[in-house]
Amino acid sequence: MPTPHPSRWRRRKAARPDEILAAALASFAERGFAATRLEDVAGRAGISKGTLYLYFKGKEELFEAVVRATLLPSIERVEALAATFEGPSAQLLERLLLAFAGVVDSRTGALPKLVIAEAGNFPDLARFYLNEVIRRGLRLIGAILRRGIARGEFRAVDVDHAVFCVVAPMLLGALWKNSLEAYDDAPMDTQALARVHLDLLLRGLEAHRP
Amino acid sequence: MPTPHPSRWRRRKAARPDEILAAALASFAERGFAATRLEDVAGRAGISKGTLYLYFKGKEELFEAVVRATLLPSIERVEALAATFEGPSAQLLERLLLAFAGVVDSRTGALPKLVIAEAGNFPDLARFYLNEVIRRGLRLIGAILRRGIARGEFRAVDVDHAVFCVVAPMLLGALWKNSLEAYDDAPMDTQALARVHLDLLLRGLEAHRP
DNA sequence: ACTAACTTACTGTCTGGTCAGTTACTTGCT
DNA sequence: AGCAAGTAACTGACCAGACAGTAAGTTAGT
Repeated sequence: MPTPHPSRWRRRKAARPDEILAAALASFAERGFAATRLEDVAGRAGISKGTLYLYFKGKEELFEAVVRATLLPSIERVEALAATFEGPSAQLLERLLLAFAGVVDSRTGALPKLVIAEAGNFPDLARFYLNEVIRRGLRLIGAILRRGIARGEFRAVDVDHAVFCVVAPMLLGALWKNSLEAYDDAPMDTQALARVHLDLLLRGLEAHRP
Repeated sequence: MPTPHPSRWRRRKAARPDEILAAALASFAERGFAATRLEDVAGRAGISKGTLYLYFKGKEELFEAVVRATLLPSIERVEALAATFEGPSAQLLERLLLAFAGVVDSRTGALPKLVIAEAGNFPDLARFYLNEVIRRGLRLIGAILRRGIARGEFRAVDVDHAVFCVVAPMLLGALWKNSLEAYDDAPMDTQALARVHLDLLLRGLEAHRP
């Protein structure tokens, strides 16, 4: 996106923060926290390094802001979906995983890699992510499984471990898309992966015995 | 391991490389490539920074050596297992995943996180890992699935995507163990996860229809 | 003319890499 | 066996480059 203006720069106080966050997410996701230079982030956002410091206190604050800002919309979207549903559990699980596949393909998909990679360097952020994302998400899926079991739709499985198996393929897809996919021949089809996973998973959970 | 010798240091040319590699793996795994300081690696290995340079050319070479050295034994172990087996496909899959669970719990389990995190900064390494580990592993599992389908043991599924679903839970376990597990209350039971996953997966693959 | 958004040139610190010097161990000579 | 003389493993102080953060100066907009 080239500047449509002939002048050297424009004052755009309102638009800057989001642009900086987007640039930072991209840089952090491809290089990691320590290896990204703030000058690159600034360049990507179409500003100079100094300007960046008008909007964020420093590198760490920027990093945390990126994670929080990118995360919140997705969390709410997924939880809203689950709260209002009342049909069969298999269908709920299907909707949830397809929505998750959508998240994987979006900007938000870069976060898991980022958090996993930097968990050792940012204990506070790691705990935040663990509590507000992982545990919340796993609890949500666990509740669906328990609901299905209680209703006689699913077999009685070890729910605490099964939730891991439910999210793993999509999560791995998110990591793949943001690391090794670039070196592979063809891009991964996240929706197709979700459907194959659902096919296997729902059969694996099915309660009917002949 | 404290030095049993009272003197300041000992000449131990033969033992150094492995000790340095072990120290480097630990540091890289918890901090990432850019954030680990060679002085820390040296300290962990019980030597000074200068000595490190007698054994490795620089930080990048050390990093690649860590990955290669940690990887090769595990690859061979898993492939040997698959090559000689001739029983039912479900049992082969079971053995393979339980072996994989063992790898996850070992030092090698730190590698996926490392490679995923640094893929953007080390294109050569990423391609090496993609070709020699990922593709090889997926091909192996794909072959088992196709074998099961051909023998009428498994349903006809989309093999290319299903292999992802087969490895995802264990791989995610490896990532978990090396990032967020430290902040969780209890350690994850990898073997239990593998068993639950196998239970779900094998039911999902089963060919019998009532 | 005024001000706030923005830039640019600068500083201090941190760390990868080097190298001159030190010390453990070995070898050969008596 | 004892003891230089030699050598290779190892150290630690140092240097150069890179980069986070700063602040004085410049320009767009009102």
